[in-house]
Amino acid sequence: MSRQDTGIRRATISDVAREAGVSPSTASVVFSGKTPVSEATRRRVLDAASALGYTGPDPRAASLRRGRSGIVGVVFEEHLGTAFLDPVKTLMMDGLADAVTPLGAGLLLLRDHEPTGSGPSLTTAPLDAAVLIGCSGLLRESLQTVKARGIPVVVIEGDAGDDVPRIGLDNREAQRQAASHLRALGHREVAIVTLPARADWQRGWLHDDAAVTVDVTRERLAGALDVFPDATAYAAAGSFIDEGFAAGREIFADLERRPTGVIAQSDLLAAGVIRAAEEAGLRVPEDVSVTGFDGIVVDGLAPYELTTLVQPATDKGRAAGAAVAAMLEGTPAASIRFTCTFREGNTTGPAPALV
Amino acid sequence: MSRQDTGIRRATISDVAREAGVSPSTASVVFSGKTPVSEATRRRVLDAASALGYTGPDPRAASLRRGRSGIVGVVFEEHLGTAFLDPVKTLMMDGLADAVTPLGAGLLLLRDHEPTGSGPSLTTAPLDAAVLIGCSGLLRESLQTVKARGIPVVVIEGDAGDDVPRIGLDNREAQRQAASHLRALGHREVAIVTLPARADWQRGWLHDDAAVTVDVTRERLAGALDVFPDATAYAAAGSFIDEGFAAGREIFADLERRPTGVIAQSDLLAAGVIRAAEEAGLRVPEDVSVTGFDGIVVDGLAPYELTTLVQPATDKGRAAGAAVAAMLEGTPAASIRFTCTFREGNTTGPAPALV
DNA sequence: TTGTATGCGTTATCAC
DNA sequence: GTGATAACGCATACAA
Repeated sequence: MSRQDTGIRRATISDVAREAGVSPSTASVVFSGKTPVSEATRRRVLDAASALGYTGPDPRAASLRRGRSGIVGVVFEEHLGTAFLDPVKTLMMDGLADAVTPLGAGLLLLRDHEPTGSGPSLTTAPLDAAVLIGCSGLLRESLQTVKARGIPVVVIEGDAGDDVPRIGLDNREAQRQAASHLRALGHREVAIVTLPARADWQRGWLHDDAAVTVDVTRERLAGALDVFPDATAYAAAGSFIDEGFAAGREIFADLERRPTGVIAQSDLLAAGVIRAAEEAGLRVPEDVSVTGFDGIVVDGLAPYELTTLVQPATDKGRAAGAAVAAMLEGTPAASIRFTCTFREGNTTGPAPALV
Repeated sequence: MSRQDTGIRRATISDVAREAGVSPSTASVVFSGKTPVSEATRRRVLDAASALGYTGPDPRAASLRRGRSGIVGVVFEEHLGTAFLDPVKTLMMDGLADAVTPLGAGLLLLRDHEPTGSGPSLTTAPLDAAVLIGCSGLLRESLQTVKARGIPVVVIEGDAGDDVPRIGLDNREAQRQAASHLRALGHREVAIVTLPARADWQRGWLHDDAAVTVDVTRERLAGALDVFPDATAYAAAGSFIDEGFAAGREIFADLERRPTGVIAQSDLLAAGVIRAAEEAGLRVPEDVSVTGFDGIVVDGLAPYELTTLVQPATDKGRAAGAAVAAMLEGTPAASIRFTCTFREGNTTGPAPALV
């Protein structure tokens, strides 16, 4: 006996059909609308359904039969709360939600590295497709899992290699623009504040470029170094104002040897750097210029308007959704590389005379 | 023929069993671990599986059989991106994720008011339970849907009536504390900046208290009015710094008749009000005192530390998760009402002498 | 337009 | 410790 041991079994579509005096398939069709049904039977079925308290096909059974669950997994490499602290990720989620909703799909939040084995995770969740966000080495593993299951997968901001559609940004070129902007303004001594360099999220001076395993970080770093090969780089432990602040403090610790320009790899970091500059008694942009990356609205930063690179975050999410949609249709989805737009604000200016 | 018309069918557990020379049930048990299996057969099955590229039971079939999908729906009443802009919701999600993970469940993001009719949402998603967040009238509808489906449901910060467990806050009492604090400091002229008053998110002066349909807003408003019955109230269109700023501008528009204290219903709103005060040339707290609500960390607000009511946001999420867990076990879950803690910062001070 | 038959891939139950 | 059996609830191909 697998039927609910206590109480009444929930009505099934067969019950409804019997009650309505039609066959199960007819009743099914009434709910799915896949085939025309005479208005009369339609009514009978619907009435029977409400009489029995039947609220529609059981999604579990339907998805088994259809081979689709209507669920797209979104895999993060961090704690969910942390992920949503990032405005860019939030916007992407928005775009992604927009794009998968028409498919009749919802987003299932997943972490790649489930703590206890008990989690649902990639292996056990009924996914139609998966979107991997970020790209530290950890995701490789998730990627394997998903591919093994034969589930369509799209990667945002990360290199999944070869056969996996990828939604990315022209990080290097974009960052180079910001750097060139500084150089054109006469800056020669520049410091870089990077996003986390490695999966272990450590904060500190970056002495060895090879130590950078996170794709985005590496690409943007390369862009900055293209213009300022000798720039020093400090890796933050996350994209937060506070992290930028901490980095800024280090950078401005020795006022005698401070840089005249700071290239931050995110707007939040830039905001923190600006606050650190203020704390150190430096004016922005008179004494020090700061550039960001992302083009988000940083609350509480007024009257500053960051010189930054605006990335189409929402569009990235949408594109990922579109790619998922395509793959679900059987069409192979292409990788997309979005372009950032340079936007000059009031946080950069001519390099000050020699310090 | 329902089998994939083109290409090879994915291996099923029966295939694996056959290949391993055991019965399907035995193979199943190897994967579920529900029953002891001899090491020998275990190996055989696992080997057969990897030989066939079988990566584990199909979650769809498993969930049909088990009657559980391992998915908890989280229903928001707004755009996802908007929801996650709210630090409190983010923290709740964190707590919720924590609490459902041990259950082996994941969180499915859902919006109650799907734009196009095509959405999947509550009606078609394979949910084991649902958590409704927020509380405008819109959620009523979602609630009906879920209840009709017989799915356990928990509501956070909203009155679902009678039989639905509710995770809430002592909003009124808490807000009263902040108001009393202001009163004790000698304030008499006080303005209130509320969260959205109604589902339509309109901004503006609140002339009719009855117009407030959002539970949280109403409760906090009541708490403030308990102490300052004549206070004027301005409804923001969302919990953002910018909204608080806009409200603050209105409130401080006429400096002659400005209040000496402002009770904001969220920390972000309070932060905005403070900035508006600064813009108006008012010092906080010397000229005007401001209180917030939530107890979150507001980036960029330093050196201010809000006088506010600290709510246990993460715990709320956890409690919701626990309630879900209980209901899934068959145990009826009780409603919980958390208590806020008053925290005095440096944004409130004695009322200034008569203006 | 409606009905019939079949299987989607698992797993709970029980007997061995 | 292992195997046979029977659902789980539905949607589709096809015949009527």
